[in-house]
Amino acid sequence: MQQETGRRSNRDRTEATRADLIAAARKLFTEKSYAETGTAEIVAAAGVTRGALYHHFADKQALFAAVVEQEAAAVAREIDRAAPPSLSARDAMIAGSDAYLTAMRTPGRTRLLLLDGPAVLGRAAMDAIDNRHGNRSLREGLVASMRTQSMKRLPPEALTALLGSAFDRAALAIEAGASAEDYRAVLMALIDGLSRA
Amino acid sequence: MQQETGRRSNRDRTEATRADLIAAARKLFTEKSYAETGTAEIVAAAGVTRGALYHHFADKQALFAAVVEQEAAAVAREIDRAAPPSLSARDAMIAGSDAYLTAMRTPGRTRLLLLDGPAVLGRAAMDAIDNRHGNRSLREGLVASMRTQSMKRLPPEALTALLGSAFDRAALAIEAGASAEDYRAVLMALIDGLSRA
DNA sequence: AATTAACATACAGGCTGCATGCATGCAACA
DNA sequence: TGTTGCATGCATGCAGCCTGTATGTTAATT
Repeated sequence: MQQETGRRSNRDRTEATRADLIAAARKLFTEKSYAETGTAEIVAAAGVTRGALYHHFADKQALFAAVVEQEAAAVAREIDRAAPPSLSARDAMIAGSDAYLTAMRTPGRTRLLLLDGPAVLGRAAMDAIDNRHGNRSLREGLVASMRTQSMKRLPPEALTALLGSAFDRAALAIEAGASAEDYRAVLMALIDGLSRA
Repeated sequence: MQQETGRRSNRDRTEATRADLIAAARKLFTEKSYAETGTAEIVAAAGVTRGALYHHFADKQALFAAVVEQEAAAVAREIDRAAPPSLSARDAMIAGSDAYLTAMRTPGRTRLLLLDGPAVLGRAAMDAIDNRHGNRSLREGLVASMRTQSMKRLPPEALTALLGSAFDRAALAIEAGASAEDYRAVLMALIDGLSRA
């Protein structure tokens, strides 16, 4: 028989420690900011030492990247769940839009994905993350709409980036207390304006 | 007769020192980033000591705010110059759009105004700066267009913020090497889509 | 049994903000 | 107009924090 506490496989230990660190970091990075959060606080909240942090992550920035990646994946999952392929192109766009705005109301997400993310990791790294998770569904929806001739033909890359940034900005404004209806109305007007009437 | 070097009025000294500090900070904050630039480098480049910096600015962040404010004002001036009130609402919008994209090609501006600015000063503070300088002309142009019935009626606040963020994103993409024509085409399509055809 | 992984601890360097000290401009008054 | 007292502009030194790394130790893996 083996003791309860010790005697875990190395893989389990690694997985658990990494998860604890990411969870503690997410909490602190969102309560304050990346710059205002020290590694000492993070490891204290996670119940480990700074040695463990620097064993699993190259530096504080790499830990932050892991937090951002996880958060982007979570947002993308919520969107995919709300806008399944069974919907029409137009319905999927609307459902996905609302799902995105709802997902971004989860506290801390705007700071992680829209403020600190680009500044700490750089716009290029954030683009890579976005293309792996967030913007992917938006881009597919736009391409589908253009294919069915229901939307003007435009460069998909640019269209995705610009509409995506408008959604991001709406999420920020709504979190800051602006009228969600107003911003939703403008977003829909922008999308409708692209349709071939 | 008074010596060349010394014997300056206090006001002149203050003005000169502040300008030197802001110029040196601008250069370093854009070559690297806010976080990677130390106050020691800044004062060395400005030819003063850290004491002078902390005499004129509350902290490093306040110096950064001064740099950002100056840069936002410069961008706004370039736009106002390119889109005078003599132009029609639609022409002013197009001229102003191009002027903005051109202005943002000045090296370092995207980093100051779009990446580090929001992260370091916060979105609320950046909104305040934007409304004093950048977004003002855009908002006026949009309201004018709506008044002449040439554009759909939409909440001006939200419309300005969302179109503005699309412009910001276009500036970032173009600087990163994307096709300026593609992004310009999408921006114009978004604006055209809002017109009452 | 030997090696490697997963940590803990201690240390070095850098960086920010403040407190103190000094010199110069300035203003009021004789 | 000269001088006397105060405020302003700035330099220097110090204290505290924070990151990243090097070293040591225990437990798992082979």
